[in-house]
Amino acid sequence: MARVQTLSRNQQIVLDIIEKAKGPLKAYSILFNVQKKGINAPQQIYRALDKLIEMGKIHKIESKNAFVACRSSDCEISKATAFSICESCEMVDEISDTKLSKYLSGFNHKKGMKFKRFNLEFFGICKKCKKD
Amino acid sequence: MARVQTLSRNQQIVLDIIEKAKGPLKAYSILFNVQKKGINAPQQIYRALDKLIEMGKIHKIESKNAFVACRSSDCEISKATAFSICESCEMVDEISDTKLSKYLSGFNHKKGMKFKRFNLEFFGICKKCKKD
DNA sequence: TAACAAACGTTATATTATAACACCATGATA
DNA sequence: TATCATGGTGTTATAATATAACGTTTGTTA
Ligand SMILES: [Zn+2]
Ligand SMILES: [Zn+2]
Ligand SMILES: [Zn+2]
Ligand SMILES: [Zn+2]
Repeated sequence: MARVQTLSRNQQIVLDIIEKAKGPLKAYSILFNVQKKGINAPQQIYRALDKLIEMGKIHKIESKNAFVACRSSDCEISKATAFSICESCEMVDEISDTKLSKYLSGFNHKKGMKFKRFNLEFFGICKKCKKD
Repeated sequence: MARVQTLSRNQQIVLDIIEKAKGPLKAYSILFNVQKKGINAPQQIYRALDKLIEMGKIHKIESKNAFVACRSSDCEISKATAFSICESCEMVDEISDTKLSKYLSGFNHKKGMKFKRFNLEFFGICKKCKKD
């Protein structure tokens, strides 16, 4: 039985900030934003981030060293993540496409390696930026 | 007409090291390995890495902040990269699968964004590590 | 040769992430 | 109850990754 995860104080603070943000947040920008709440050190941020990632509440955008809240439900606790990233405005959007997800989850390496997890990052210019 | 790219001295040194390596190399480990050749500063490494990436000679493994030589020819100058990564021994293998590449290159975001580039990283335990 | 671009070398600094240690609360267990 | 393991916290220090800024040199092209 999957028991409900309860968040610690710091985890909740960090998650709140990431969820409220319009785009990906960097660890140190999170830190600066929570100093008023008594969090003073990078360790406290990184510890919360690690746990939140484990829980699938947030994802790390590897190409940007930044973190976004999970808006999807089929990333299956971060085993299968895909994002679209605008190279102009830095917007990140979690892609939740069942076909894509199935295709990649079923993909097997020719050399016999069985995959447990993947992360896919697409880059381009978003609609909004194209207009400008 | 695509003219043949000729590498500068530093670019060649850095590429040689990456090509000879069995696995992904980190920027600072490259630096330590070329100090005998008169390269002393991170800038020199990062500049070479940037150019080599532009030329498609190497790729960055984003989840590891490490660099590998391109062993493929259909990654189309790093517009479409896919890797399999062993979470145990850190081995990285560039996946060159025409179907996968076509599927992802043709993938279009529901929200109308047109992708120019993608990077896909698969994680698992490689055959060799499974035996142990 | 003059002009330009690209690469170089160097110093300094910014950014991202982890190590290590002590403390406290909770809940299991002997 | 005592003790122990677990997980979270706070803190200081430091490691690892990456870029800014400056002037110089080299190679190409007009
Ligand atoms: Zn998600
Ligand atoms: Zn945009
Ligand atoms: Zn390649
Ligand atoms: Zn392995």
